[in-house]
Amino acid sequence: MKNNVKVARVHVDLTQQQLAEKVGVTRQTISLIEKGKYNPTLKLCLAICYAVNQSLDEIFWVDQEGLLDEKSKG
Amino acid sequence: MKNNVKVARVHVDLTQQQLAEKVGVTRQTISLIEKGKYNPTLKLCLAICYAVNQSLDEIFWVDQEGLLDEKSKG
DNA sequence: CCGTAATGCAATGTATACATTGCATAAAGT
DNA sequence: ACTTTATGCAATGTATACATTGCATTACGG
Repeated sequence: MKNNVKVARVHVDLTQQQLAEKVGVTRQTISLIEKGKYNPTLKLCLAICYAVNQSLDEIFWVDQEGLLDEKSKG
Repeated sequence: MKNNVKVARVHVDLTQQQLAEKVGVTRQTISLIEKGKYNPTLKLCLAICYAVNQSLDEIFWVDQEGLLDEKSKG
Protein backbone atom coordinates (compact mmCIF):
# COMPACT_ATOMS: atom_id res chain seq x y z
CA MET A 1 0.00 0.00 0.00
CA LYS A 2 2.18 2.80 -1.27
CA ASN A 3 0.97 6.33 -0.53
CA ASN A 4 1.99 9.97 -0.18
CA VAL A 5 1.33 10.46 3.51
CA LYS A 6 4.90 11.21 4.50
CA VAL A 7 5.43 13.86 1.82
CA ALA A 8 2.10 15.48 2.63
CA ARG A 9 2.79 15.42 6.38
CA VAL A 10 6.19 17.06 6.02
CA HIS A 11 4.66 19.58 3.67
CA VAL A 12 2.30 20.83 6.38
CA ASP A 13 5.12 20.65 8.92
CA LEU A 14 3.80 17.97 11.23
CA THR A 15 5.71 15.21 13.00
CA GLN A 16 4.31 11.67 13.05
CA GLN A 17 3.29 12.29 16.64
CA GLN A 18 1.44 15.50 15.81
CA LEU A 19 -0.36 13.96 12.85
CA ALA A 20 -1.29 10.95 14.98
CA GLU A 21 -2.86 13.22 17.59
CA LYS A 22 -4.72 15.23 14.97
CA VAL A 23 -6.29 12.15 13.44
CA GLY A 24 -6.78 10.26 16.69
CA VAL A 25 -4.45 7.30 16.29
CA THR A 26 -1.03 6.40 17.68
CA ARG A 27 2.33 7.32 16.22
CA GLN A 28 2.93 3.66 15.54
CA THR A 29 -0.07 3.54 13.22
CA ILE A 30 1.09 6.58 11.26
CA SER A 31 4.56 5.10 10.97
CA LEU A 32 3.31 1.79 9.61
CA ILE A 33 1.00 3.50 7.12
CA GLU A 34 3.82 5.69 5.84
CA LYS A 35 5.97 2.59 5.48
CA GLY A 36 3.21 0.92 3.48
CA LYS A 37 2.81 -1.91 5.98
CA TYR A 38 -0.83 -1.23 6.80
CA ASN A 39 -3.91 -1.14 4.64
CA PRO A 40 -5.65 1.74 6.42
CA THR A 41 -9.40 2.12 6.76
CA LEU A 42 -11.30 4.73 4.78
CA LYS A 43 -12.13 6.71 7.88
CA LEU A 44 -8.47 7.03 8.78
CA CYS A 45 -7.55 7.93 5.19
CA LEU A 46 -10.11 10.71 5.28
CA ALA A 47 -8.88 11.97 8.66
CA ILE A 48 -5.34 12.15 7.27
CA CYS A 49 -6.60 14.03 4.22
CA TYR A 50 -8.29 16.63 6.42
CA ALA A 51 -5.14 17.00 8.50
CA VAL A 52 -2.91 17.66 5.50
CA ASN A 53 -5.50 19.51 3.40
CA GLN A 54 -5.39 17.18 0.44
CA SER A 55 -7.76 14.79 -1.30
CA LEU A 56 -8.04 11.01 -1.18
CA ASP A 57 -6.82 10.78 -4.76
CA GLU A 58 -3.81 12.97 -4.02
CA ILE A 59 -2.67 10.99 -1.01
CA PHE A 60 -3.92 7.44 -1.52
CA TRP A 61 -4.60 6.74 -5.17
CA VAL A 62 -2.55 4.00 -6.75
CA ASP A 63 -3.51 2.63 -10.11
CA GLN A 64 -4.56 -0.91 -10.71
CA GLU A 65 -1.15 -2.12 -11.89
CA GLY A 66 0.35 -0.76 -8.71
CA LEU A 67 -1.95 -2.87 -6.62
CA LEU A 68 -1.35 -5.98 -8.71
CA ASP A 69 2.38 -5.49 -8.29
CA GLU A 70 1.90 -5.54 -4.53
CA LYS A 71 0.28 -8.95 -4.73
CA SER A 72 2.65 -10.57 -7.22
CA LYS A 73 5.69 -9.08 -5.53
CA GLY A 74 5.56 -11.63 -2.73
CA MET B 1 -19.52 5.91 6.31
CA LYS B 2 -21.74 7.25 3.56
CA ASN B 3 -20.54 6.65 0.00
CA ASN B 4 -21.58 6.41 -3.65
CA VAL B 5 -20.89 2.74 -4.25
CA LYS B 6 -24.47 1.75 -5.02
CA VAL B 7 -25.04 4.49 -7.56
CA ALA B 8 -21.71 3.78 -9.26
CA ARG B 9 -22.37 0.04 -9.30
CA VAL B 10 -25.78 0.40 -10.91
CA HIS B 11 -24.28 2.86 -13.36
CA VAL B 12 -21.91 0.22 -14.71
CA ASP B 13 -24.69 -2.35 -14.60
CA LEU B 14 -23.34 -4.73 -11.99
CA THR B 15 -25.20 -6.62 -9.28
CA GLN B 16 -23.79 -6.78 -5.76
CA GLN B 17 -22.74 -10.34 -6.50
CA GLN B 18 -20.91 -9.38 -9.69
CA LEU B 19 -19.13 -6.45 -8.06
CA ALA B 20 -18.16 -8.67 -5.14
CA GLU B 21 -16.57 -11.19 -7.50
CA LYS B 22 -14.76 -8.50 -9.44
CA VAL B 23 -13.20 -7.04 -6.32
CA GLY B 24 -12.65 -10.34 -4.54
CA VAL B 25 -14.97 -10.07 -1.54
CA THR B 26 -18.35 -11.53 -0.67
CA ARG B 27 -21.74 -10.08 -1.54
CA GLN B 28 -22.33 -9.52 2.15
CA THR B 29 -19.35 -7.18 2.35
CA ILE B 30 -20.55 -5.13 -0.62
CA SER B 31 -24.02 -4.93 0.88
CA LEU B 32 -22.74 -3.66 4.23
CA ILE B 33 -20.48 -1.09 2.60
CA GLU B 34 -23.32 0.25 0.47
CA LYS B 35 -25.46 0.47 3.59
CA GLY B 36 -22.70 2.44 5.31
CA LYS B 37 -22.26 -0.16 8.05
CA TYR B 38 -18.62 -0.90 7.31
CA ASN B 39 -15.57 1.29 7.27
CA PRO B 40 -13.82 -0.37 4.31
CA THR B 41 -10.08 -0.66 3.90
CA LEU B 42 -8.22 1.42 1.33
CA LYS B 43 -7.37 -1.61 -0.76
CA LEU B 44 -11.03 -2.53 -1.08
CA CYS B 45 -11.99 1.07 -1.83
CA LEU B 46 -9.45 1.09 -4.66
CA ALA B 47 -10.67 -2.26 -6.02
CA ILE B 48 -14.20 -0.89 -6.11
CA CYS B 49 -12.99 2.24 -7.90
CA TYR B 50 -11.29 0.15 -10.58
CA ALA B 51 -14.44 -1.96 -11.00
CA VAL B 52 -16.69 1.04 -11.55
CA ASN B 53 -14.13 3.22 -13.35
CA GLN B 54 -14.26 6.09 -10.91
CA SER B 55 -11.88 7.79 -8.50
CA LEU B 56 -11.57 7.55 -4.73
CA ASP B 57 -12.81 11.09 -4.39
CA GLU B 58 -15.85 10.41 -6.56
CA ILE B 59 -16.94 7.32 -4.66
CA PHE B 60 -15.67 7.74 -1.11
CA TRP B 61 -15.02 11.37 -0.30
CA VAL B 62 -17.04 12.84 2.51
CA ASP B 63 -16.06 16.15 3.96
CA GLN B 64 -15.04 16.66 7.54
CA GLU B 65 -18.44 17.79 8.78
CA GLY B 66 -19.92 14.64 7.32
CA LEU B 67 -17.59 12.51 9.36
CA LEU B 68 -18.20 14.48 12.52
CA ASP B 69 -21.93 14.05 12.06
CA GLU B 70 -21.43 10.29 11.97
CA LYS B 71 -19.83 10.38 15.38
CA SER B 72 -22.21 12.75 17.10
CA LYS B 73 -25.23 11.09 15.52
CA GLY B 74 -25.11 7.98 17.74
C1' DC C 1 29.37 13.64 26.83
C1' DC C 2 24.45 14.06 28.03
C1' DG C 3 19.49 15.24 27.15
C1' DT C 4 15.79 15.60 24.00
C1' DA C 5 13.14 15.23 19.69
C1' DA C 6 11.90 12.33 15.75
C1' DT C 7 11.61 7.92 13.90
C1' DG C 8 11.85 2.53 13.40
C1' DC C 9 10.63 -1.76 15.07
C1' DA C 10 9.17 -5.87 18.09
C1' DA C 11 5.74 -8.16 21.23
C1' DT C 12 1.22 -8.65 22.82
C1' DG C 13 -3.82 -7.45 23.39
C1' DT C 14 -8.41 -5.72 21.53
C1' DA C 15 -11.70 -4.14 18.14
C1' DT C 16 -13.52 -4.83 13.77
C1' DA C 17 -13.31 -5.84 8.59
C1' DC C 18 -14.45 -9.59 6.05
C1' DA C 19 -15.81 -14.72 5.27
C1' DT C 20 -19.24 -18.22 5.53
C1' DT C 21 -23.73 -20.05 5.86
C1' DG C 22 -28.42 -19.74 6.00
C1' DC C 23 -32.98 -17.73 5.79
C1' DA C 24 -36.42 -14.06 4.36
C1' DT C 25 -38.59 -10.92 0.96
C1' DA C 26 -39.70 -8.61 -3.41
C1' DA C 27 -39.86 -8.53 -8.41
C1' DA C 28 -39.98 -10.72 -12.95
C1' DG C 29 -40.66 -14.75 -16.05
C1' DT C 30 -42.82 -19.18 -17.08
C1' DA D 1 -48.31 -21.27 -8.33
C1' DC D 2 -43.44 -22.11 -8.97
C1' DT D 3 -38.62 -20.68 -10.10
C1' DT D 4 -35.01 -17.50 -10.53
C1' DT D 5 -32.60 -13.22 -9.51
C1' DA D 6 -31.32 -9.46 -6.48
C1' DT D 7 -31.09 -7.85 -2.02
C1' DG D 8 -31.25 -7.59 3.38
C1' DC D 9 -29.97 -9.41 7.60
C1' DA D 10 -28.44 -12.54 11.59
C1' DA D 11 -24.95 -15.69 13.79
C1' DT D 12 -20.40 -17.22 14.21
C1' DG D 13 -15.39 -17.68 12.96
C1' DT D 14 -10.84 -15.70 11.24
C1' DA D 15 -7.62 -12.22 9.73
C1' DT D 16 -5.85 -7.84 10.53
C1' DA D 17 -6.11 -2.72 11.72
C1' DC D 18 -4.94 -0.30 15.55
C1' DA D 19 -3.50 0.31 20.66
C1' DT D 20 0.01 -0.02 24.11
C1' DT D 21 4.53 -0.40 25.86
C1' DG D 22 9.24 -0.51 25.47
C1' DC D 23 13.75 -0.17 23.43
C1' DA D 24 17.13 1.27 19.72
C1' DT D 25 19.07 4.68 16.47
C1' DT D 26 20.01 9.19 14.45
C1' DA D 27 20.56 14.08 14.75
C1' DC D 28 20.82 18.36 17.09
C1' DG D 29 21.96 21.54 21.16
C1' DG D 30 23.70 22.14 25.90
